[in-house]
Amino acid sequence: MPTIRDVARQAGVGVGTVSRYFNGGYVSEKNRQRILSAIRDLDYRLNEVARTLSTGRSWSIGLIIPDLLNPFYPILIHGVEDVCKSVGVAVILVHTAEDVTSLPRLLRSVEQRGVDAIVCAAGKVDPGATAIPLIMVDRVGQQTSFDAVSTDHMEGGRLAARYLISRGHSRILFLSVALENVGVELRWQGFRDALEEQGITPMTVAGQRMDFQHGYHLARAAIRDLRPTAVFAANDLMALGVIRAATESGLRVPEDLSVIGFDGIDLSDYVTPPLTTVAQPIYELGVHAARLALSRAYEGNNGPNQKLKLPPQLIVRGSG
Amino acid sequence: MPTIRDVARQAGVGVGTVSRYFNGGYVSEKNRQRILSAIRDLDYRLNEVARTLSTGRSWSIGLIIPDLLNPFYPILIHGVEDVCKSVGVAVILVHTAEDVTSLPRLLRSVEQRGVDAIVCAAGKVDPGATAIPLIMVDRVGQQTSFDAVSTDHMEGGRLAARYLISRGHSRILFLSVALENVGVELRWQGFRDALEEQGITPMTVAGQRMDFQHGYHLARAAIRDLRPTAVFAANDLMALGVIRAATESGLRVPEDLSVIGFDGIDLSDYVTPPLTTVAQPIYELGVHAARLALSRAYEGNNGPNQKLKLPPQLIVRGSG
DNA sequence: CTATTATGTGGAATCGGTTCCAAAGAAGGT
DNA sequence: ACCTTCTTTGGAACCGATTCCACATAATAG
Repeated sequence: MPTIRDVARQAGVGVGTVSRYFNGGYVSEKNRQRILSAIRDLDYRLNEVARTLSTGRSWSIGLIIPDLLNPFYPILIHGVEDVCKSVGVAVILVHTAEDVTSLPRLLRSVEQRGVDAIVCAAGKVDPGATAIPLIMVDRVGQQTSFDAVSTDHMEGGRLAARYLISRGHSRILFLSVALENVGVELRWQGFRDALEEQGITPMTVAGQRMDFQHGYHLARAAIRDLRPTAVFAANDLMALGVIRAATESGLRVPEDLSVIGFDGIDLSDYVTPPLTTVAQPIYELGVHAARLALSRAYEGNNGPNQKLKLPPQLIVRGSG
Repeated sequence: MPTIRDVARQAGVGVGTVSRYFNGGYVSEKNRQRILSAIRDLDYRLNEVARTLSTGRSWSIGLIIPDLLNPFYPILIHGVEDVCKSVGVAVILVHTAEDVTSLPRLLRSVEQRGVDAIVCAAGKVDPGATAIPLIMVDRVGQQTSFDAVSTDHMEGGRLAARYLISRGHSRILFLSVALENVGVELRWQGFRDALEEQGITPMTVAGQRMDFQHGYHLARAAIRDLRPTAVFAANDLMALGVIRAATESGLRVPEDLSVIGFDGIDLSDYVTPPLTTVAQPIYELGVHAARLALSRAYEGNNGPNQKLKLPPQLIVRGSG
């Protein structure tokens, strides 16, 4: 691999001149040409690792994702990527596979690898976990020590509750998860409060994960034991499991059982009946988180921590 | 940020000794203790960027993915990640969003950032595109210049064909894509050949992308114009679109129209009716590609290029 | 008791960039 | 002719690690 010194020698100029050629600065037209052809001759490429070491900037940010198998996250990633791509910043994706214990280690490791900021969608983090800007997205608690971008989960819960009330339901079940998940807790709070205002006390059961299988098994048991007329699932994946369980139990959706999900992943529109759901502005979540990260990392923005809360939207389709 | 020299000073030893502390080498027990407490005092962390520059190894590999929104890829990613995580190698994910023109640029850029090998699932690449090991996965053509891991797509096509024949179909439609996609071409080849052996000539239509929407619109038109009794879609996402189109056209699946997909993503089991599909060993594809990458990058493996072809499997569910 | 080997150490040189500084030529103003 | 200012240049020093070399001491063998 040729180095910048090889290029300088080949072009008959100093290394400083070659560096200025790349980074902007005074270079005469004559030398510009000679450097260009030296680069061609040697098939030279800048070593970004050395550049990062030398400048302290890598023009890349880290993105921590808890669960790739939930289509929610690929959309979020898309939002982050589009923003970063437009300004030439690379996104380094790190996947925790929902393993909370590894999170501090992962944060450190990605920071050590030289990213300029981190966007974390994987949940709670200790204040001061990193020395570089850290933006929390989606799973955002009360912590004031970070920038945070999230959907208004509580409002989302209310939306779901009001809708089910308007359809005359009163035996209502919330399908939850036993893991610590701020978003789900807030949804539940908004949902429950809105129902109780109308004198309805919702039932609830919780599983270990928020996927199809857990939704399915939880719903199977609950349909048998609790006989709800409506189910609000903590996310779309679980709601899909509920539909399957209902169908297998001989219930028609939505005639015998209304099912409503949360997230608004594409997938929820692909099934029969298509899923009624409280949609998060997933892509926008990513966009705003990325913008914040870039402004913290590159625009010297060090104002007070920002909290963005985006509104959810009820999408009525066939299932509820 | 403290450096290794700060640690050395604080501990009263030379930098060489601190480096040996981290990398293994002779360090006396006494100095080990002093270095450890110096690290604690200073909250020191190794700078991986400097280490990479100095050693020429980053203990990370790049993974190029064409489309995150297709659940196929998150599973593949999972396979790669699990293998890499088990040996402490980081995976740097890069997303092309199906933009073939940017591929050469992206490959260069990720190589410049110092990864030790690249696994590419995004399709055709020029020989000699990189100076580091490059493993192609999934979309693998005839090129002999790279290691390659893929499903036996042609056999998958045959599997689909034989199944549809065994169910007595003869008006059979293949839903394809107009983009260059080796996997799809091979599926089609196997499918068509197996049908023609039985004197059946399949019909085919192609769209611009392999997603739900294109599957849906293509199928809507084809159902009206071509009146097939069975559809083999180039992937599961498109097959889901076909089911929707069939339902909306008043056709029952599978009674009036058999639908069969390709890939075997989880999602295909979540819909009603669950999708009959030719499943790829997606996770294993990732595992084998990652193993190859690691062995090329770190075990000095520079034998001849390896071609792995894994068998697909027909999964009969409700739709076909 | 000496030769050999294993253990342990500090620091200079290196990886491949950027940046700063001193110096010099060209252009423009008076 | 002289003083500024702008443009242009080469190269040393630096970013923060690793690695190698020269050297010192302890342990073991003959």
